[in-house]
Amino acid sequence: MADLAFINEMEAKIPTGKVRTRFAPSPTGYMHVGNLRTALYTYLIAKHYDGTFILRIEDTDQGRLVEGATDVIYRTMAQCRLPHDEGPDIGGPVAPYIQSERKGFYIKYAQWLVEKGHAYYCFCEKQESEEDSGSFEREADPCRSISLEDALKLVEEGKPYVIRQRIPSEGTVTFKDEIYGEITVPCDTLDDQVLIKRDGLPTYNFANVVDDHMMGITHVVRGSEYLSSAPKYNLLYEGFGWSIPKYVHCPPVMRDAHAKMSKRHGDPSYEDLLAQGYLTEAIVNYVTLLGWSPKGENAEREIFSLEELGRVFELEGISKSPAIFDINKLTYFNSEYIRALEPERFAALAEPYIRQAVKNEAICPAAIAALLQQRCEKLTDIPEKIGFFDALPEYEPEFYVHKKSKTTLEGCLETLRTILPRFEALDNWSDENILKVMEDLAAETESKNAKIMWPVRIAVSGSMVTPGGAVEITRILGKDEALKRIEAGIAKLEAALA
RNA sequence: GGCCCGUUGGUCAAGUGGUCAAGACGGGGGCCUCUCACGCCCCAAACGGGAGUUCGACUCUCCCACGGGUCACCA
Repeated sequence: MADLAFINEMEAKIPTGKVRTRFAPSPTGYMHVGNLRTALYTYLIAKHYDGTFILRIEDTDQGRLVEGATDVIYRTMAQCRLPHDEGPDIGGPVAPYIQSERKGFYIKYAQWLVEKGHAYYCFCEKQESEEDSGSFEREADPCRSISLEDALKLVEEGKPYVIRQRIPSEGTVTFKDEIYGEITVPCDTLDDQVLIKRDGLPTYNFANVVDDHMMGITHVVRGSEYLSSAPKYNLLYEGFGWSIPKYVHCPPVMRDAHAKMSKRHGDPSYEDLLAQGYLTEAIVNYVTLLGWSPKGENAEREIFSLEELGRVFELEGISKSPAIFDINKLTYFNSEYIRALEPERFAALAEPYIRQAVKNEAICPAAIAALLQQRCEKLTDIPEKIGFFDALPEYEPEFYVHKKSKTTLEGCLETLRTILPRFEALDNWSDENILKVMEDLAAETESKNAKIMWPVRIAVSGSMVTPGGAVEITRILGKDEALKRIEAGIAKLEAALA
């Protein structure tokens, strides 16, 4: 007999009134981009309706437990600033929030459903996989017609069983999805899916329905791979006599036109992206826009903070078709976010990367960071840009010849020889003073600044392309080092002209 | 194979019967400039195909093609 007392007690606990959404990952130890996006949408829907966001861990798969996997989930949610209002770590009115701790619940609900006639005990042998048989033929399970009394007797005798959903053999089910609309399927294409497995544990589909109901979830957000099992959910809800939540099925995030992003294919997870120099805010912003777009006055905007997204996010903007993840566009978002950072914040983030390339303690990382902030798309492209600060690279005298700046070997030699003593004479090694020396020389020789700055920058950096110009580099290097490099430049030019 | 879903430039996308079919990334060109970057300007680039409905279809209907999902005692 079903434990109605328990069920009534649980029903009484279900919160009502507010929107409640839940992110329900299974702990695989890996937060892929599609998962992150689902978490985001789930969170944003809750925020948009001023609702409650719940974290539930779906760990019913004994075979797939991964050490430390739940930590990845907690960490990612925290880093992305998607705080949950209820969850395993903080509890809540419908605890527990870990499926393995809810084990005992499902069988009670399944028994109740059996009594209501929408499920039945099945004693058949486990069916060997009949995949690739080409055609799916539903045949009536003989256990379907065993009377409840007889079935209960067999159960009592200890005969192994599963509990299956009893799907009507005729008619259709119409299922409504918030983004795909109404979907009608014939019942005879649906099979009597297993609800409770031989080991007494629920299947994913059953646990989901029961948990979502018990937790008062109003919007079920999940991947579109579950769309085709959704009609069976309707039948389950109807069988229980429960009201059906809104379903929001999201199309997948693809790696290319044919495959979803996946660990298998080596596609980056959230943590991989961080390691590649991407900022959480940029990832969150980009991923949200991958499969969703704002309407109305915001239709042409792309940069949104998480707070703004909470206000602006609408279900209607979610796309029906899959979206291909474009690392290029993420990179664009990242550079936007990097440039918008407070300079101190950027300096702090950049410092470890700067120190990878510049070991010289005399050089201030923050000074280099200031040059870099407007010039890097990812934190990881910092080291390669600034090696010349650490040591003057080998370079060809030809670097001094630049058509646009109208420089020649002879001219550059002359410039460097003239400017060296003037730099030596400088007391205060500041941008303004360094610039003034060069501008004065340009004025005296009636040439453009470029003609003076080019050779100085080359001498001081040994590089054709540098972040920042002659002035900043000269200053950051410090007077001694800068003068040494200019002397080396003079020597190089003399040798080349000899 | 059955069932379900999808299909606007290379990518993300707006569009909801009448538009020269937005915008962004990427690409190309230019300007600015002490290199690079930033910024600004310009250019190329799309409605999968076929029938309908309509005075008029990217928008509605049907068929086809292609892509994806699902058909587990996995989630």
